[in-house]
Amino acid sequence: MNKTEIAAVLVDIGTLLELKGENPFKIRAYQSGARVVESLGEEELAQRIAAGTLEEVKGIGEALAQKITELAQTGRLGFYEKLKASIPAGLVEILSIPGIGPKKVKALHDKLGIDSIAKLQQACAAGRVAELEGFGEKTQEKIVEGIRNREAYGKRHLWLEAWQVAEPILLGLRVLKGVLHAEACGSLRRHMETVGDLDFLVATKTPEPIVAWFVQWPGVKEVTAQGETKASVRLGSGIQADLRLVPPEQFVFALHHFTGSKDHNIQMRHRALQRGLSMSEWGLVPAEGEGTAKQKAEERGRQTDIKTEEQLFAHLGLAFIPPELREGLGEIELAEAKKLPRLVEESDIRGVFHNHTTASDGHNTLEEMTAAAEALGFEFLGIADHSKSSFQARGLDEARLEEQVAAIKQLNAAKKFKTHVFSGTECDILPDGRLDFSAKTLAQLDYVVVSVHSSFKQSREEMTKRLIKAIEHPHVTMLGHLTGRLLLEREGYEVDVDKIVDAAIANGVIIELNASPWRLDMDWRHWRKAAEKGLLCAINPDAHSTAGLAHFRCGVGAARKGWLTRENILNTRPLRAVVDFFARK
DNA sequence: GCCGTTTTCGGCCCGACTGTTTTCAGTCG
Repeated sequence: MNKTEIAAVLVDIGTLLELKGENPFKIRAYQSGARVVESLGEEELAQRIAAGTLEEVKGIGEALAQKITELAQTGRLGFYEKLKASIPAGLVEILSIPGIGPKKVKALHDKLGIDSIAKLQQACAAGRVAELEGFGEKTQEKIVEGIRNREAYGKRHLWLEAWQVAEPILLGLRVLKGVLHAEACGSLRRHMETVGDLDFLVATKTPEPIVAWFVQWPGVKEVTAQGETKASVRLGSGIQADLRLVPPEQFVFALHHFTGSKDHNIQMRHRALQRGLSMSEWGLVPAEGEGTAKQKAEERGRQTDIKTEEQLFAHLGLAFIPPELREGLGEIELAEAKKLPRLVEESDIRGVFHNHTTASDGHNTLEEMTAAAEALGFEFLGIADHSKSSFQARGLDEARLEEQVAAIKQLNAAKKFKTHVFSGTECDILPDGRLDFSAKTLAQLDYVVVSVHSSFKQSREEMTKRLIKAIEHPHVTMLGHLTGRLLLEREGYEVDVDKIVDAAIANGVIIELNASPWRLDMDWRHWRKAAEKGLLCAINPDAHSTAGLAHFRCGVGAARKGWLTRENILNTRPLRAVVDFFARK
């Protein structure tokens, strides 16, 4: 079993233990164990299993080490199978209904014998759920509603789609009377590739009219909670949005708290406790003595000298940690050592490679794309249309490619645009690892992107071999969308990422960070280690229209999440340096 | 189940809101 599969089993065990009413801290241990496994490299995991040093990893003890080893070596786990057999599968599904937690699932099962959504629906219709102790009419209604909307509510959303919904609300909040600060927090601020719900935070002394404005926003379909300091709504697309309101002096603490992630916050609180401080969304206060953190924060709130996140981190002996890095993956240790990288910024990007025109499946012409690139201030633009095997995308054959090379040469010579255009191709990697064009054809181009667009179902071994063969081709500049995934739609094909990264470095080949909001591939979780090993990145919007060029910004977000600096990314180099880089290949 | 300058047991982040209660449990983030 690979690490992703092992992590999934550990998460599943956590859920099943929840349904059993197990100790919540044991449950958390499985959940955090899963995250730890996920954060280890495939190689490191294998080495540690072989050497028996898993227990040295923080968050993995004797029991988890034994279980992870069993899973890795045999692909099975007796403990898990027994646990699974003891709990009806339908209970897990019931748990996904909003407002229903493990305790309620257990009560429904124990008292009414409910072990599926269908049975739950029947029991609600017969009014039997409302009669249960601890339940009532409203709970029953909520369950019926939750079952009806299960699909839309459970869905995550692409980062860009979430941002497009959030931005007008955020701008609306910022101009409201009485709003001193407003920010969108959560996974949106952390730039996760997908977002579950929106978290808005407002600093104000007059919350009531702001809550009233929020619940009446035109996109609101349903108000699910409304109080003095928070409100929750369901928007048209099914996305949930929470608004929290805090007094100005608490804003910075709430901002940090609601930006998360959960793991990051747990580690930060732990660090605060080591220094005799209790940290919460309310403030940073002495941990000892009577009273809650909230009460103590309120007593001292007005005297606090912490006004910004920089000051908050500094108070705990840390350098500022950008939101994208707050995933609990070692950022706190590096912030303490003042060794956090200086992350790449949008303004560092001087151009992009891998874009399409009407020659293949793009919606805009070469000139239109170049004009759009110029408008973005790009020094250069790479055109990489599909090759002939991608006939569904009107891939270019040798003759049409030659025509395009000539057209680009002419466009550059005409000096109509400030942006220099590079001639490239997105050349198909055929199922056996050969390329769709001959070396002679590829030699006339400035650069070559190679990607997989067929035979997705090959085994991990076959696909890895296929990609490495392509990487070893002397004319290849960069590898396109490593796994071919489409977020929330399609899993990527299976590849051994470590081996591909090593092969790319050995052959001086770049791996693309495909910046399309549907792809963000290679995944940010792999970049930190890959870049440390020496891999060079190219951020490519894979634009199929002029508007698509702007998606490079999503790629910058993902690159920042992957700890990448300007030096790790080809797009940040001046035109002359990029020309030289291509010439050396 | 994990962890330890509080160290082998006893903690483990903590508060808001809802719906059910009649003082609080469950859920959520």
